Amino acid sequence: MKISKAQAQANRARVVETASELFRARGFDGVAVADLMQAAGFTHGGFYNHFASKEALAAEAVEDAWTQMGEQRARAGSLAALLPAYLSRAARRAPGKACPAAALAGDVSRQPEAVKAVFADGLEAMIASVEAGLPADDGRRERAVNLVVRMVGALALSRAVPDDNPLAKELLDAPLRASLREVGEG
Amino acid sequence: MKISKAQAQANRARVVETASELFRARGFDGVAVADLMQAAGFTHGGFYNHFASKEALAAEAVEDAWTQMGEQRARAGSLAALLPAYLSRAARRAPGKACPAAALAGDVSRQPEAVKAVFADGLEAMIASVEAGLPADDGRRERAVNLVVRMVGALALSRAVPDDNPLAKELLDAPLRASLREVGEG
DNA sequence: TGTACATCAGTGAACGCGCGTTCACTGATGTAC
DNA sequence: TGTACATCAGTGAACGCGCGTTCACTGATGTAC
Repeated sequence: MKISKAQAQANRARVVETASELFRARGFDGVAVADLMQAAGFTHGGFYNHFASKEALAAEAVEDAWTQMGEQRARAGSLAALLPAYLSRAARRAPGKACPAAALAGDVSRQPEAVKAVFADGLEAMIASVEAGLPADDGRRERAVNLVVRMVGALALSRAVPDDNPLAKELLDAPLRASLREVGEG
Repeated sequence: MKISKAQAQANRARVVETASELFRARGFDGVAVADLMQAAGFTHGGFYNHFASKEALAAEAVEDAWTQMGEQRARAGSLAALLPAYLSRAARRAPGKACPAAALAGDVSRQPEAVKAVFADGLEAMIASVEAGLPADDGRRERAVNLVVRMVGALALSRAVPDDNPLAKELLDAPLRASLREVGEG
């Protein structure tokens, strides 16, 4: 049955949001189009009414994930408040709701240029946002880059080791302490 | 035809080494068993004479990649010599020959526990090795963890942005400068 | 040391399955008059 | 405003393909005597 234009647009957005979460949780190859559409509440056939291909969706999903990440930064308010949430056990456990960089950097590096471009835009926004949270001085941009690299690396590595390995905790805690030190003292 | 035991053992090792490189370059799902065997110089049917499954190979391949990484650390000699090679354009371009953590952290986080365990062992060895290269003091272990997190995060993120995006270079250069500063000044 | 036989690494066809994508169809929406 | 018709989002069966894995087979190796 046909659906109202507003409804169709909302449905499309729901598919993108679902993909954004599932891709982060399982990787691009870990999510079948049929799985995704079912998770969004549809049958799979309608997918191609909205997207040219699964690959085209990937770019939109990454963009959506970065938008969510930006909202999380805004909610946190300050860098000092963002850091403990970003490097938390909850973020480690729920990649689908956390940073797209930590979850998808490896996957994106093997995706087409279009996906990399969207990824880079979101990463640049995150760096700029972190920079804005640092006290102004000459090396602020470089410090922001290093801070983001540390946050992303820590979360990604922590997830790759077994839950019960002490490294899982250490890989979150040590970077968190170092980051808070840097933010607290400028 | 049957092959001598020594030859069979060498052939098996060749498959593992090939997998170690291909998995880093294309991800676990990006390498088909038939592709892998062909790249190693065999037909695909013999794969199961050596490995119980593709998944079982994954753990061995990760272990082999870490061994190679350890050899690279040994060749470099010092941390100050390792860093520019680790965070180089060459390493960015050739993930199959570089650090397994930077290439596979995301993939490993979605792999079975056995693969995560092997990954964690190699990562722990890398942290210990980096720690040994730092001047002894109270916070040395934590500084080593942060240094490794920064190295891995930088290389992984640099690969996920387009080649021609300034971030690709900045994500290697800023972490390299910060790391050298830390190593040089202890 | 020489011979007969069992072993088993490697071959390549075949299997079943899940995937991305296509397609004919449905029926409420949106539009032309 | 009411009516007749075209549109098109969503459905679900079907497609072709590539994948991991299995299997019967080959023939040099390794072993029993």
